[in-house]
Amino acid sequence: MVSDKEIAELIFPDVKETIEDLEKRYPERNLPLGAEVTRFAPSPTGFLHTGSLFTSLICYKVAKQTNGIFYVRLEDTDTKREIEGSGKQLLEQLKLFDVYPSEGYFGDTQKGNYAPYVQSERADIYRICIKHLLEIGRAYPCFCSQAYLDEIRSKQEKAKIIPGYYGQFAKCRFLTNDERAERIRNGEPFVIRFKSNGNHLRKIKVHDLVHGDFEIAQNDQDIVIYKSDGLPTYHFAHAVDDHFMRTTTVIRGEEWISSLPIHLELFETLGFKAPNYAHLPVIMKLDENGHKRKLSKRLDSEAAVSYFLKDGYPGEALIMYLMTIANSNFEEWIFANKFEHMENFTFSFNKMSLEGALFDMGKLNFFAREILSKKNKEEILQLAKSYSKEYNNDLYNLISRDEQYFKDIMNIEREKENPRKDYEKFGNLYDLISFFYDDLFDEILKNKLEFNEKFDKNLISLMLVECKNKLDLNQDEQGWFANLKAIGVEHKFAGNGKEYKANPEAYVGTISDLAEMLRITLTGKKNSPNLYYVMQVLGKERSDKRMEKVISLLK
RNA sequence: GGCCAUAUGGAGAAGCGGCUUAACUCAUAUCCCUUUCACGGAUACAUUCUCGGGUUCGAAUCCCGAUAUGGUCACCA
Repeated sequence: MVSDKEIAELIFPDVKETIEDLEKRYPERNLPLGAEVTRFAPSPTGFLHTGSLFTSLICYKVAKQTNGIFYVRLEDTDTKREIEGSGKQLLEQLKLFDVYPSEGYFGDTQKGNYAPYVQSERADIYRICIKHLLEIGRAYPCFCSQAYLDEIRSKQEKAKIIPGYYGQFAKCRFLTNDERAERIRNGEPFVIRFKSNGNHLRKIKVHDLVHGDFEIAQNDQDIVIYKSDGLPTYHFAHAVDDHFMRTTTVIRGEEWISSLPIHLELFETLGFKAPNYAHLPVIMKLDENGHKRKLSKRLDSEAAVSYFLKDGYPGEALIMYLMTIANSNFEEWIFANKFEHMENFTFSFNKMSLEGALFDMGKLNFFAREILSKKNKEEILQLAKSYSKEYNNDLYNLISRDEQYFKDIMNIEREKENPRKDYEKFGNLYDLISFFYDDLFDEILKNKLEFNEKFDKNLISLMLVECKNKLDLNQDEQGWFANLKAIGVEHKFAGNGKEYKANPEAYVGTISDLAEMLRITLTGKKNSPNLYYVMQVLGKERSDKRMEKVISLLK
């Protein structure tokens, strides 16, 4: 009779260490009372997902506000789906949002006493734990083929019973150790399954930091814990890693709730204390049919954090927006704090909504405008430079022509109590400010200018000549406007809308009409920032040239 | 389909048995300010909290049932 121990030895002859050795190697952390250890555990399968940023943000906050540790662990056990270099990129993007770990995997390096933080480098650890499970008879090798697995699945589906590898369907569970040993010696391929003692008719009580208490059926599936490629599955790696990395609170997406019974049983039979769990609601989006669905990286551009980076949103804006989803009281808080020092906000799990929020681009834009409006011209310059250098060459070259000029443009009505909120991102900045540059303005002039058709060309020309000759830029705004008004009145423009309405026959138009002529002439657009300041930035010479040019075009 | 979770306006939500003719924020609309836009200011926008029953003097809030939505059922995480 072959014993469990002998099976374990047969499968892992080279594994000499025990779980006790691991306990010594990775001792409990020496942290102050109440300090939480959280972790972000991404797979290197692509770009940083908006939902992952959300999870990381919360992990980061929880660790930070309890003087704990936030670390990153790379879950690269699915070698088929792995995308080269994406692990490193994930970390780079986290950094851009200031949601950065203090321990673990950093892309190029790893730092911390619980290393390695990359699962593919932890094979020896998993093997020790699995050997232990084999020894105590709570794991067994499974030789079932994919074909058999498919077959029982379809049978189960037909019979409308719970699908999976459990009970009578768990064929290899009933093999004798003698049979196991023989098949292993014969070189048959196998995986290792966890031998569950659960009964799915019985329920266990679980506690979740965001959902509170609820009941859920026990696990009775003999899940695979060790794949044929020698790497563990998520469930097993989760139990082992979060135990030996001494995670106190596992923060992850809600989609994991249903595998919680598996995890709890794993922790228990390994003799580990289970961590606290917080299952976060998932960020959703409305699809074409009006159904909610999880933000999908494949379908929704806003699902990838890189989308916001490419579009030039300030990182703070996304973080702020995500925080409003995380904690309903955050909005009130950030308004009270004038959009400053959001790092001082205290996050709490019980202020978290239980339903997945619909991603709201409009609200993101709102936060982005608020944030950019509060930056000074120097900060705007730096932000615009670092963005454009990476993503927008045309803008970068434009800024580089004359940084002072760029700052003057961006500073229009900025340094005041209620600054303009024209910009939410840098992605469309080029188009918004190109008219300030002569060569680009000439491009605009190639299109027909949209002057109001009720004024004939001669009148427009005349008014432009008048403005050119009589407008004095060396006055303050009030003086300048009085100046403009006087020119208008002289040529039968009403000084304001009321006068015009009272007696429309007496006037050719209003002062607004005059301002519009000037605005279109100088900017090519019907809308622009305050005309006085636009002219200040352009300067007299440039303004005069533009007027001359348009006058000649009108002939 | 089983199991789990969730359910307040266009969106995020507050509310936790009477203080609610349901707070606040975004969006939208209108008005005021005004040289356009943006800003700023004001107003409007759920007679009602998915639905149906019940408990109660009184329910968005408690109980029961239904419905809807989301998640999950892999050698993926």
